[in-house]
Amino acid sequence: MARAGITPERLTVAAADLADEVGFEAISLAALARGLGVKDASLYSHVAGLGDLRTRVTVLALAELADLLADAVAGLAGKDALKAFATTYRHYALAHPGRYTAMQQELDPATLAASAAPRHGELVRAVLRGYGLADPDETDAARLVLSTVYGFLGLETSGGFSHHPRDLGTSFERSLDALDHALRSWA
Amino acid sequence: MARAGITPERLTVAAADLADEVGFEAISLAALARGLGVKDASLYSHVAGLGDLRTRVTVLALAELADLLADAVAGLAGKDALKAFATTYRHYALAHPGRYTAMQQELDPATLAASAAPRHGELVRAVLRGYGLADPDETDAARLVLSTVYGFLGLETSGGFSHHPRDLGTSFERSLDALDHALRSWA
DNA sequence: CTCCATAAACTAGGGGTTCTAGGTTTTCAC
DNA sequence: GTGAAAACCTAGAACCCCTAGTTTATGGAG
Repeated sequence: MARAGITPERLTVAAADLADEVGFEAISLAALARGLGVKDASLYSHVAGLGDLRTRVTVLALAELADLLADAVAGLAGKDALKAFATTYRHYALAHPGRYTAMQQELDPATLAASAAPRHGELVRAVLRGYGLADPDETDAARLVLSTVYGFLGLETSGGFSHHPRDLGTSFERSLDALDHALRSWA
Repeated sequence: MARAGITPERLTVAAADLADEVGFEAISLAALARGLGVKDASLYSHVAGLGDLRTRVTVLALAELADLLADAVAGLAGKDALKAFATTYRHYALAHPGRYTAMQQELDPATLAASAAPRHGELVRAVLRGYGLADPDETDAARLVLSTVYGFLGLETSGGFSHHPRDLGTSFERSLDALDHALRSWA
């Protein structure tokens, strides 16, 4: 029988694409194998199991988003950097709902440390560099910024804001304005 | 055979408790039936299926938290109300991780509207009443506050902040201070 | 107190999933 | 070519959800 040319990387991308279509919780090795014209047991040559594949998807999503964020923020500072960071984050979350919910998956500390998650933190710190905060304050501010962006998109994608007609994009903009104001006068 | 005295409510509470122990994603009708000394098929007399049970757990969690928030905020205004709201939210999330992740479940619009989720929004609005914001601004500010609290706890519980030694409780406090400052000078 | 209707439990089984164990075939390096 | 490793297969165990039909306990009506 002809080989399907499966690699762990291609399998992970296929899983991520499937997650964007049907939801991260709904991905299964069986469905993936069907899509690739292969028996499900064959996938164990490339991946240690469903759990392994799921963590690979979240690691992939973290890395993809970190790359996009780094590009978006490069050369910017202050409010411009903050807005570029946040809108890039938002576009990714809305365009890739499965990958985004994958990013909310808990990872064990080792793979978390080896993933692009620390880069996210560093990027937020780079954005905050323009606001001139000393070290414990910078950590607190970075957590505030990441929490707000992450939380807004979590609520937006899960429908938590849907009961009010106010446009979500402008609410997001106003929240960033308020965040910028809070950062400039942190003390 | 003796009856087990199961009701939809007791079953939902048992599922929520199980979720707090093993994680919301890991709850199963089979495990629940074993715990109650009953065959899994018997649970279909009380609940329409696993999906139904899961939405019942999120509705329960939303209602529990809304009650706690209402008590905590009663009689307070301004920064005191904001801190009471946020710390109550945080205590609930940390004490009941399964229930909290249940709250991140997407609900269909009808059950969402019938749940306590709108009450959460109203409670945030009540907190903001002390800041004197006009209507489109109040909506934006409410979304900002809810996003920040919700996002911080999502990141905290999923380990997203664990790579830095800074105490999370004080980071949370500082974020609330910054939020209060942003609300007072909303512009 | 008996009887009956209803609700709560049961048994049996289909279909789905993950994952393991072991066998076969393809591919590639030598 | 040949041998070895990797990719794929079949077969099957162990779960899980859910349906269908059956039995049993409960509580109210007569």
